[in-house]
Amino acid sequence: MNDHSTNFKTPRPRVKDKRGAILRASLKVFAEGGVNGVPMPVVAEAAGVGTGTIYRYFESKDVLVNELFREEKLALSKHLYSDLDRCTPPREQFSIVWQRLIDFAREQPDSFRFIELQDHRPYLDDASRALERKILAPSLAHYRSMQKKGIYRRDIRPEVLMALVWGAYVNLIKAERDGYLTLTQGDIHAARDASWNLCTA
Amino acid sequence: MNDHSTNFKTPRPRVKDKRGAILRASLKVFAEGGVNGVPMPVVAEAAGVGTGTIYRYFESKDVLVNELFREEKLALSKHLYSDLDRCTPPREQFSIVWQRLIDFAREQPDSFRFIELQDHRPYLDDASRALERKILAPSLAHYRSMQKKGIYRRDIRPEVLMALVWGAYVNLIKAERDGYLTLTQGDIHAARDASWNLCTA
Amino acid sequence: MNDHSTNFKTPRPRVKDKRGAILRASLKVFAEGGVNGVPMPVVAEAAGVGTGTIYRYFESKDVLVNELFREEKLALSKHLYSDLDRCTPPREQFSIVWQRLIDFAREQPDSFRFIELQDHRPYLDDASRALERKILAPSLAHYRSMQKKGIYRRDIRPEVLMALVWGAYVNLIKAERDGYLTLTQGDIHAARDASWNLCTA
Amino acid sequence: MNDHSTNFKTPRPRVKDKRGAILRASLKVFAEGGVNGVPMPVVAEAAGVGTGTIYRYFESKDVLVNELFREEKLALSKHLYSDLDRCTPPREQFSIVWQRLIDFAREQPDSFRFIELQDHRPYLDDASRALERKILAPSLAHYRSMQKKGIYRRDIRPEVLMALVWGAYVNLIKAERDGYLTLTQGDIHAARDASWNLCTA
DNA sequence: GATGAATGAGATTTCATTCAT
DNA sequence: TATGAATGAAATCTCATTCAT
Repeated sequence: MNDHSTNFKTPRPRVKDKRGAILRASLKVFAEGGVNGVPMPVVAEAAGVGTGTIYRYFESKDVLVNELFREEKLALSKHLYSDLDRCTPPREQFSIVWQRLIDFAREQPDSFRFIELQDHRPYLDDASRALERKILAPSLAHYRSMQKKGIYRRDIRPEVLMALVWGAYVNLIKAERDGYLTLTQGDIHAARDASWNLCTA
Repeated sequence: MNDHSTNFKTPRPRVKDKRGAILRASLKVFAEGGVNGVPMPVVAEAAGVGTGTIYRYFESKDVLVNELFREEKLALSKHLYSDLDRCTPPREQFSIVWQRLIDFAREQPDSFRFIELQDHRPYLDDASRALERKILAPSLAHYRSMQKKGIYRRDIRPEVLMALVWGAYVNLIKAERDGYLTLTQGDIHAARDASWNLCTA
Repeated sequence: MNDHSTNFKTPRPRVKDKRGAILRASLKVFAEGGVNGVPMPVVAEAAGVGTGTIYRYFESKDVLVNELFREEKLALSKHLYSDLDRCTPPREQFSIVWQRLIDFAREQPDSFRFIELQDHRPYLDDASRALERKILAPSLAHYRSMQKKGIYRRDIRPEVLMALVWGAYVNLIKAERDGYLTLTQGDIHAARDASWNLCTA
Repeated sequence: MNDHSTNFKTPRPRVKDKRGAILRASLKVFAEGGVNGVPMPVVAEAAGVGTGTIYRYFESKDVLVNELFREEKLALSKHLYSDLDRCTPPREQFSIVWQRLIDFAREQPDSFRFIELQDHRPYLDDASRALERKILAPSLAHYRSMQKKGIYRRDIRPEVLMALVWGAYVNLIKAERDGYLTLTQGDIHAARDASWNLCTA
């Protein structure tokens, strides 16, 4: 190969934050192919690093999946609840969070998809499961307080109400993603109002 | 190793309907371990057949998963909609279907779990996806007709409404299964009423 | 490849006792290249089986190495001590065992080499170490009884004496194997006599 | 991960003689874990240098192992034979060397262990093997001269005798190291005397 | 037809070595 | 010169599928 051969591998683009690059790439390829469907060399290539490099930052595929899961859960949590003005009227506040949910699914479709993957459940460790619960807590408190204030219906436990609303949202997004429907802004508002009625009627 | 003579495996119980046995066993082990997490020999053992036998009835693991998916989807559909009296008052009809949903999740937890696995999505073929849609159609028609009759709210497309209700139900069951809550009959009725309000308020 | 290509892999020779074939092949290749120096596919090829087949018989490389170690230790022990006539005069008995040692090294050079490999020490599990000790026990008893009878010198503990004799033997064989000398039958007899003097003088 | 600033590694102690440090560290970690069991970054850390630095002093792991082997062999040789008074009576001289052997094993256990590792045999190059022989030569000459003087038995070739004595010694030490016995000073003297009888009886 | 031992492609993970800093 | 993060070839091990019995 001392000739002017064109048999080059395209050189890997330089990356600085490898850990971040690996997480971002993992999110993308796992969201698309599922955790089990994507071999590590594919993650590596997507991240623009060597296969071995992944193992400098994450002990194993399991650990990678768990750390990714926690990062994305936290990011979602922040996205939804940061800078919420406690004084905003309830219905408006509901609208804001609902819109943030929609925005999240639109802007971070991989994150949404990865979080909702069931595929990684067997991988999840105690820390990840603990985080899931921890993130739920403030949300639950919110439902409870809204019930106390007489705004949300009181004939239903807050855990149950929350599960219903979250499930409705998640499935709405999945339905669109899986091609069962295409959401207009009108649909989104209608869904929001219906969900509000779920909580209050 | 001169004790081979006494080293019996418990003999496998004779099975007549091997295809059925394989499907039932698959449902069970896939529900528990995920499609990717369960090797074919494990399926075979659970079914009480030889590994090779599975391949006489199903061309590949993919095909098995797809056929199983379709069988379970059909079973669910039948369970929900068979013998529904069109004359029953709407609210009561809603109650009946809701209770059937709950019963299904309780009586066929493996089926519920398997159907909701995301794990198999990459496996699903066109036939399976087509069936999914086909099964949705009557349900969708029902929503539409209820809107026409002025019983369900008309400010929302029936596809969207259906996605919301189905999502709420599925997540309620998942929340219980994953240990986030334990459903009393009171919870179930309350959830049903809230869902009714989602449709009608 | 629908032409008369000669690009055949030579078909693998049929083997019946795969477990045995794997052990025999392992012994050979490990003796030659060291446990760490030989990848599993090479073991597989030497055994005339597929790589995966090894894992049907041995849980891991570790387990394979340990089982091999124990089998060879036992074989050596049997070779040395079976059918020893307790009534043979001591010196003659010593001669017989010494000759058996030599024969073992000559006839089973791979076994000798493998057993004396240090390379596998980090692999050895408790069962293997326990077996080592167990095999030593009757030998030790022999030394002790010879001391009691006043045949072997009594100014030295039997464990120590045994260690010296065994070491002398092993190193004699190693020296030949590593090309430091070539043993004539005369050398062997002389070494035997010197070792006898080690025990008795 | 915003706490990087406090995430210090304890700074590596400055080292001047890096080559020596690498050799000393190699000896230690190889003796413990075997040549194959210890990755280069572990050697580097033990030496207090960067991984890459090793490759400035040693072309490859092979070369490192060989140089280390030769250094240790030479050190052993010096330890055993330096300042030996040719006029000391034979038996006393034997005692002195024997004691030096014991001292070496006691004071430089890593060196002893490393030299006796079989693990590195496949690594050894011609230079190392040549050195082994060269070091043996004076020892061999000694045996020969003792035979000529009629002190050592003449019915055995000096190479063979030497192999026996060295093997007896090495195995004595190994037996202790591997926990088969604990050597008292009495044991050591008895072993010495038995070895003397091996040579002279 | 039924079996399950056998297979080998492919997955995860390790580590000797390099090279930008 | 010294470094250690990065690399990818190679090791161990898994599992969907086949095929001799």
